[in-house]
Amino acid sequence: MSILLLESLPENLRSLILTRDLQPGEVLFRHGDPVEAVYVVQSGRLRVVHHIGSDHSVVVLVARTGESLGELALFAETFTCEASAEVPSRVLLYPKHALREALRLHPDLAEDFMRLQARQAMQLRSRLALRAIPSARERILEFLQANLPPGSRTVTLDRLLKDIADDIGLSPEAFYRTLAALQKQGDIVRHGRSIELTNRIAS
Amino acid sequence: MSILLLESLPENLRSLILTRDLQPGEVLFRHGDPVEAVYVVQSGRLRVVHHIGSDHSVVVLVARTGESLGELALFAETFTCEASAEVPSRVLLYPKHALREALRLHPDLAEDFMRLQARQAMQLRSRLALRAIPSARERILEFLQANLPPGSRTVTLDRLLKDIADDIGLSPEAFYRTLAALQKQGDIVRHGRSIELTNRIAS
DNA sequence: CGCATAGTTGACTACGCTCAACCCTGGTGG
DNA sequence: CCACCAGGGTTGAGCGTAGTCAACTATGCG
Repeated sequence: MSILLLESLPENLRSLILTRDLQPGEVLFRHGDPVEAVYVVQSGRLRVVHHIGSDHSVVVLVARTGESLGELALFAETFTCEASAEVPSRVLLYPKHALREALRLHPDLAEDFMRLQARQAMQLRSRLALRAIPSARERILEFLQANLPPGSRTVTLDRLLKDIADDIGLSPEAFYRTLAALQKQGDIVRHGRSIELTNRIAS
Repeated sequence: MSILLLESLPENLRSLILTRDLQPGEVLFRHGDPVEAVYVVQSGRLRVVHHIGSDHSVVVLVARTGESLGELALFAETFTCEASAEVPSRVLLYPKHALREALRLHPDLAEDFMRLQARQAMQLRSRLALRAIPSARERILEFLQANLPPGSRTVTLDRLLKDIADDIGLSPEAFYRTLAALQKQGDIVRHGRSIELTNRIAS
């Protein structure tokens, strides 16, 4: 989550960290690539997708500034998913072997890492749970509520609507349509890229 | 995954491990319960479900003999999901604080635990990916292939069909129907509780 | 100014869900 | 030993809704 990992890092590891810049759409790693590093987003936004069958895929994670990706592959040989930039981005590279060594030597670091893994897994669960909601209407409301800043009733969408649609497993059309319907029914109010949930929807 | 955790355990922790027996349907922990332990299935089978909204839920994990559950909550205060037995089961209880202490002291143990977490996360991803397949037919085929023992073309279903349907996110009826259709089309052959994939479906 | 891509809306279709009836099995009790 | 019952499994009919295809508008960028 936080860039904590970096700050609490032993000196010798910190010096091994490289960076890489990516253009929108550029791929950081793809399925089958050998795992050489774990990544932290320094700026921008990456998405990790998992492919299945031959023509289906799911968004497994969206990593924003300060968040990490690829840690799941730390103990694997190759990646099983694909990561690409949604916007111009810069990532930090934590070399796999050095990181593993550091995890053995520094219990605090290891504990942070385990926390990180747990958080990631919880996010996966939330994603999975969201998909369990069949109705587009309910799923969108649940998504909006989940993304509400604490104490606020307004969520700001900083991504393309079609990317969000993809993210929550709806076709873009269904997403647009249902947003429009929610607006018309007075459940939400849209001003530009921010959406306000009316009190009728209070969780 | 494996009971590895137990065997490689320091003596003082091993002596703290209790067991608990559960009847089918009996709940091991539910949403909101304080986390006191992490569990390993010694015999039987448990399911972990995550609730969302007020009337939807997903199966997040099915833990069989030797597999663990609840590790994700090791660094949390309360459980965010619910675990119950599908069949008569016995679980081992690893006390939370003792386990965390042990993880700090034994790098090998910590590494095993991180591997375990990674494996769990990958399973979650696979679940998520499965849900991304909209067609019942394809989803079932994918599920069957994923559960094929290596080198074999036959998968044996040791659970109730309706539980499996629930697991993969289909209504029982849709599941039965589609199995029947696959049978009729010659894509699978059923003898009792085992299903053979015909060569036509070779991945 | 023009092109590419996002966003929006309409019409139609397909497929999974729901409800309902029914069979079949195993277990229990009289 | 049979009657009954409960729950899983199976099939049918009909409906609702999300996906698809398509047309069109809006927006940003060269």
